[in-house]
Amino acid sequence: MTTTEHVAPTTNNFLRTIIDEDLKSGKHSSIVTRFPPEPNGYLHIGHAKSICINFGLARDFGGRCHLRFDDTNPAKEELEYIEAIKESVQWLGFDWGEHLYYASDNFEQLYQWAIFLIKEGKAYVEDLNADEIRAHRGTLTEPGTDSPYRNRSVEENLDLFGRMRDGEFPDGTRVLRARIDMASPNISLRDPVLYRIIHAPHPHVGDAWKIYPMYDFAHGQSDAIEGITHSICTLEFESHKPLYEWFLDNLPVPARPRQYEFARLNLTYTVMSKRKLQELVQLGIVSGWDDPRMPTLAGIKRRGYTAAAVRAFCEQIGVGRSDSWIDVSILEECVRTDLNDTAPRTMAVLRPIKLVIDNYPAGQSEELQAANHPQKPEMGNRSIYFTREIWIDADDFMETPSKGFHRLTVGGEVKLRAGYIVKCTSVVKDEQGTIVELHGEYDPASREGIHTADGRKVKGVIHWVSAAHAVTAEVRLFDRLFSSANPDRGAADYKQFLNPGSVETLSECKLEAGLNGADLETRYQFERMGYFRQDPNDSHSGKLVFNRIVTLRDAWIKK
RNA sequence: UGAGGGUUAGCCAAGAGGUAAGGCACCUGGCUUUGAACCAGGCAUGCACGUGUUCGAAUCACGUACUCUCAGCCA
Repeated sequence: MTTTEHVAPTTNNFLRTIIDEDLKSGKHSSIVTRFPPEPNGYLHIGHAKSICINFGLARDFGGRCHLRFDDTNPAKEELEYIEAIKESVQWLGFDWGEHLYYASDNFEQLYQWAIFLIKEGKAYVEDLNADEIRAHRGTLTEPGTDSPYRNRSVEENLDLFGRMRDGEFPDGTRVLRARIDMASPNISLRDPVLYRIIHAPHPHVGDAWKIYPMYDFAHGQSDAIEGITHSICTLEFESHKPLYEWFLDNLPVPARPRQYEFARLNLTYTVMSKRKLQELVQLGIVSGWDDPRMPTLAGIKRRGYTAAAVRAFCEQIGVGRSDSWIDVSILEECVRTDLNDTAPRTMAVLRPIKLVIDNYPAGQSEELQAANHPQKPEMGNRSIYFTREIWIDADDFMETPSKGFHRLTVGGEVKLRAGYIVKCTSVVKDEQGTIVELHGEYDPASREGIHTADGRKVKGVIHWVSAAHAVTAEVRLFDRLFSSANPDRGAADYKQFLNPGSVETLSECKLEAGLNGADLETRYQFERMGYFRQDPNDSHSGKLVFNRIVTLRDAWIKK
C-alpha cells in the first residue's frame, strides 16, 4: 500500500512464523489466504480483524487473498449482504482483484465428491430425524451409537442421495452423513451431516439445488479448489480441524491447505454477536445497521472512523490464541492518532452562550487568520471574523469557578483562540436566574500571544464563533452503547446494560461559516471538542448535521 | 482422567535453553494560543502455581489450578 498512515511496527506473530518457515522450507513458493464470510448479515469490527490478518499476510508475504462467500445455507443468505460485504472490504482498503469466489460455485464438484464417499462406503443417507440424530450422538462424556441406517448398501445410498438432489423429499426428512466414528471423543467426527435438504432459492445459484452442503463439507474442499495454502479461522473451529483434514485425506482434492486458528476479537462496551446486533436494530434501539454507535463496519464508517485507523487498530492488537478483551479506548486512540494528523481545525460552539464585547463597536467586524493545523503550516490558514457579539461554550464559563478551572469567570480573562484576550465584566440573567448573556471587554493589543499588556499570562484559551457569521448546525455526540464493559457476559440480559445517554443531539450549535457546504468526507477537529464529520445520510445544504467521531483526550475532565 | 485449546505488567503482545521487545494505559518533567498534539524519562529481580532436568529455564519434562471451545439438518 502506498498510504502514509501511522501503523504500529508490525510485530511478529505465530502466523507469520509459520508462513516464514513454509516459505523458507520451500513448502510453498507463495501463499494464498482467504476471507470467507457467510453473506447472512453485516460485517463488524471483529471481521475487520480477520480481513486485516488475511489480506495483510498476503500483502506482506507477496501472496494473494481471496474473497469467498461461504454461501452454503440459502435460508439465511441474501444478495443485499453480498453487496454490503464487498463494499466493506473495499472500504477497509483491500482488493481481491480477480479472486472473488463463492462456495456455491463448487456445488457440482462437492456433489461428485459426496458420491465418491458413498461409493467408498464412507457416507450414507440417514432417515432419522434431527431429534433422533441428536439422541444417537451421545454427549460430551458418553459415546454415540450407530444409526440403524448406517450400513445401507452403496446402491441404496446412491439412489436415495440422487433423489434428495432431485427434490423428491421434503426439508428435514433425510440427510447425507459421513461414516466416521460414532464413538469418537471429538463430537464433530461422530458421523457429521454432509448435506441437508432445503427447498429455498439461493442468492447466487438460484433454485438449481434442493440439497446444500454443510460448512464442514464445503470449506476445506473450497480451500483446496482455490489453492489456499493457509486457511485462517477463529478458535471455535479448532475442534473441526480433524474433520477438515478427514475430507482432504479421503477425497481426491487438488491441493492440501492447512487450517490455523486465532482468537476472535472481543471489544469492551459493545456486543458483537450477529443475533444481538440484529435485535438492537429490530427493537429500534439503534437506527439501523449503520447507526454510528454500532460496532458494524457500516456504523463505524458512518460515524466517521477512517479505514486507516481501523487497520492501525488491527495491527496494534496483534494476533494470538489466547482469549482477550480489547478495550474500546484503544480503537478510539487509533482514530485520534490518524485524525490528529489529517484533520483541519475549526471552531464550533456546541452549547452556545452569547458574550457581548462592550468595548467593540456594533456593526464592525475584522478578519483574523487562523491556522488550519498548529503543527502543519502547509495546511494553510482560514479567515474568521471578530465582532461585538460572539458565541462561546457554556461549559467555558463558570460564575463561581471550581478549583483548577481556568476558563472564563466574572472578572477573569481568557484568550480567544486565534483572537484577542477578553475579560468578562458582568452576567445577565432572566427571572429564573439562568444566564442569558455575558458582557465583557477585549484588549485590542492582545492579538498575538497569551500575555496581557502588563505582562501577565492568561491561563485559558477557549474557542468561539462570531454571532454575525456563525452557521447553525445539529451536532450528535455519541457515547458507548453500553455502560458495562462486558454486557455480553454473565446470565443477565445484555439489554439491561444499555447506556441511556449513548447519543445526545444538540440542535443549536454555532459553527464557523466555512463549514457551510463543506465536503462530506472531510473530518474536522472542532478545537477542544473532538473530531467531527457530517452525517452522510442526514446532512445537506439546508440542514447541517455533524457526528462526533471521537473526543479529544481530556486530562482535565479526568480529574 | 470426554476431547481439544489457553495462561508473560492494568489491557494487548514479542519471545523457540544464554539472563524479559513493542504498543496502549498510568506516573514525572518539558514545551504549547487546543486542559489537544509533541518531546524526555519512569513503569515485570520476574513469565498461573509446584517439582524436576541443566552451568544456565518464560522457553524442556512431570504434576496442579484456573479458564475457553465442542453435544445445529448454523457458519
